[in-house]
Amino acid sequence: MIELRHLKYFVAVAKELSIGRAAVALNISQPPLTRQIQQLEEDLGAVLFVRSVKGVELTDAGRTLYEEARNILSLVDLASERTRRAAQGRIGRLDVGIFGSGMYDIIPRVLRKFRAAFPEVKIVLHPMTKDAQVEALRQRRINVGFNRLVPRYPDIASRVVMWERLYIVVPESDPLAGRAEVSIAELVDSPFVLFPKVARPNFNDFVASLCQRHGFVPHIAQEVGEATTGVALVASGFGVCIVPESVKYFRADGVVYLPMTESPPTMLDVTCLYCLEDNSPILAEFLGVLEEFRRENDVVGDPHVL
Amino acid sequence: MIELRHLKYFVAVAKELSIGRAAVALNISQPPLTRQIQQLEEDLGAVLFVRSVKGVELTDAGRTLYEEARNILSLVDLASERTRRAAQGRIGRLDVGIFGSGMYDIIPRVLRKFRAAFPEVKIVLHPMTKDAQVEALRQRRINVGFNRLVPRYPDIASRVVMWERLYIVVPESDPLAGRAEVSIAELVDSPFVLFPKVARPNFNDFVASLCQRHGFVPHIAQEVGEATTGVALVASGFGVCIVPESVKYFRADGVVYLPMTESPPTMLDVTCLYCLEDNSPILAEFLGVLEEFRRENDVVGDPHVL
DNA sequence: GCGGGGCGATACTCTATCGGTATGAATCCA
DNA sequence: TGGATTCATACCGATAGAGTATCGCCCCGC
Repeated sequence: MIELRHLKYFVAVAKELSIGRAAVALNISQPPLTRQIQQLEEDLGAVLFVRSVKGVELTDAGRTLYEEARNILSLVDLASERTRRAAQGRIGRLDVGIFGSGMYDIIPRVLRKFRAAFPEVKIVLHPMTKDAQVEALRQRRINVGFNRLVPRYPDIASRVVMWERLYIVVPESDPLAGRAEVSIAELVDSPFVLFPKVARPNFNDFVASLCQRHGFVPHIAQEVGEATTGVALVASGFGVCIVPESVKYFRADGVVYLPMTESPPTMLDVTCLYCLEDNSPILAEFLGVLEEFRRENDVVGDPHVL
Repeated sequence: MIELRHLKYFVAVAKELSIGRAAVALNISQPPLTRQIQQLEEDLGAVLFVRSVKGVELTDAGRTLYEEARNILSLVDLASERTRRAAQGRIGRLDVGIFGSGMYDIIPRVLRKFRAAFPEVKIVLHPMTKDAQVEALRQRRINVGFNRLVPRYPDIASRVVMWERLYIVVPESDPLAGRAEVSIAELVDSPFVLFPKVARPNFNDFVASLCQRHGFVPHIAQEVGEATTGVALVASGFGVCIVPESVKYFRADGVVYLPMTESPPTMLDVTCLYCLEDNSPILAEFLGVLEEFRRENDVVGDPHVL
C-alpha cells in the first residue's frame, strides 16, 4: 500500500533528480530509498523515473505525481496543524442557545469578544427557551446557552454575564412619562403587559414578586412572547411594562423608558449556562473569554434563584 | 511519523464510531487499531476520540481531522489514478514544433484528431524552423515537429503526414489566370517569388529542381519568409509563386491558384519528425493517432530526400 | 447485588519490512 | 583501461505492525 513515506521520498528524489543526493537530504542511505521508489512504482503500476548513469529524470507519469504528491504532503501538514489548533479550541464551532431580549445588547457583546479572540471558530446561534437550552446542553447540541433567572441543575453550571437594571415602559401619554425615575409602587393601578409562563422560574414570577414586595398584585392586561412586542403594546396603550435595561436599545415611538427606583436597585441577570460534562476545548476557551468579560464589567455574584 | 495508514484507520473509526466495528471493516483485529489511533493522537498531540463504554465519539479535533483526512485520502486515490493515466499517455503535454504553411490545414487536422482522442493532453505549439525542430527534439523541448522536405538523421524518425499537390499562384491580370491548370514549363519567363534558404534542403531547392527538370532556371524576383507574404506579393504584381495546396485556404484578392500539371503530379510532403530515443507514452499515443490519420487519407511512402 | 456481555486498553509474541552495510553492474571520463 | 559515479541487488539486524489472550470497566438484567 502507498504510504506518505513513499510520497515524501518520491518528492525528494524528484527535487534532486538523483536517488543518492535525495537519500542524503532524507538522512537515509541510498539502497532503501531505491527500494521505496521501486515499491511506489510497483504499487502505482507506472514508471516514475528513467534511470541513467548521471541520475534520474521524471517521466510524464512522474511529473504528474510530483504535482499531486507535493500538494498532498502540504495538505497533510495543514491537516495536522488544523487538528492541533482544533484540539486547543482555536477552530471549530460553538453552538449557542439564545433568547430574545438577550440579543439586544449583552449576548452580541460577549460573542463579539469571543470572535475577536477566536476568529476561526464558527458561532452558530439557536434561539430556544430555557428548558430547551438545558436539554440541548445535555445532548451537546449547544455548548452554551444564555438566559435569565435560571434554576440550579446538578449537571449544568451557570455564570452571570451581566446584571441589568429594570426599566418601566410607559406610553408618552402616561402621567409618569415626564418623570426621571419611577418606583414600582407607583404602578399599583396600572395594567401590566407581561411575558408568558413558558418556563418557570420566569420573568412573570420575578415581576410578581417585586410587586408583592411593594404590597400589591399586578393587574395583567396582556401576555406577550417577546419584549419588543410588549413595548409595542405599551405604545398602543395596553398598559405598562417592565423590561431589562438592554431592551432600551429597541427604540419605539410613543413610549418612554424610565429607570425603576429601588435601593439597592433590583438587578436582573443574563446568565450563561453550560454542561459540566462538556469538555470541548472551545467551550473552555469561551468560558475564559466570559471570565474576562465579567472582570471588565465588574460582574460579580451568582444568578438569582427564585 | 503520520502515515496514510493512520488516516485510513482513523476515518474508519470515525465512520463507525467504534474501534471494534472499524477493525472488522478494515479486516484487522481490534488491538492494533487501538494502538494506531493512540499513535496518531500522540503524533498530532491531540485527542481525537472520547472513549466511552458504548464506543467512541469524535472530539472537535477529531471532527476537524475527519474532514481533512477524507479529503487527503481521496486525493491520494486521485493522484494514483492520474499517475497511471499519465503513464499510459492519457494525460500530460505534447510539445509540437510547427511551421507556417503547415498550420493552414494539415497540422490542425492532425492535432484535432489527437485532441479528440486524448482531451487531457495539453498541446503546446512552438513555431520553429526545421533545424530548430531537430535540435529541440533531441533536447526533448518538443516531442514532435512538423515540416517539409526533411533530411534524414540517424536519431530522428519521420513519417509523412500528407502529400500535397502544388499550385501556381498568379495575379488576376496574368494571361494564365483564366486557365484550368498550368505546367511549370509555362513559367519560363515569369519572375518568381521564393522562400529564403533558412534551412537546406528547402522549398527553393525543390522549386529549382522542378524548373531544372523542365529545362530552365527560375528568375528570382523576391525572397519572402512566409507563404502568405509570397501570395500577397503575387497579388501586388511582383511575379508568380509556387505553393502547396493547403495555402489555397489563404484567400487573397487579386490572385488565382492554378493546379500545376505534371503526370504523375509532383507532390510535396508535410512530415512529422520525432526523436527515436523519446519514449514518452504520449508521443507513442500521438504516433498511433498519426498512423490512423495516414490510413484515413491513404498516405503512403517516405519523405522526399533531395 | 451479582454475573454476563460488550467495549476499549494492555501484554506478549511473531513476522513483515524498513533501514543499514557491502557489493555489483553499467557508464563516463581521464 | 582504471577510477569515479550512479543506481540496483543481497543480506542482516532492529523496529513496529498485526495477531492472540486477557484485563478493566461499565451497563444491564436477573
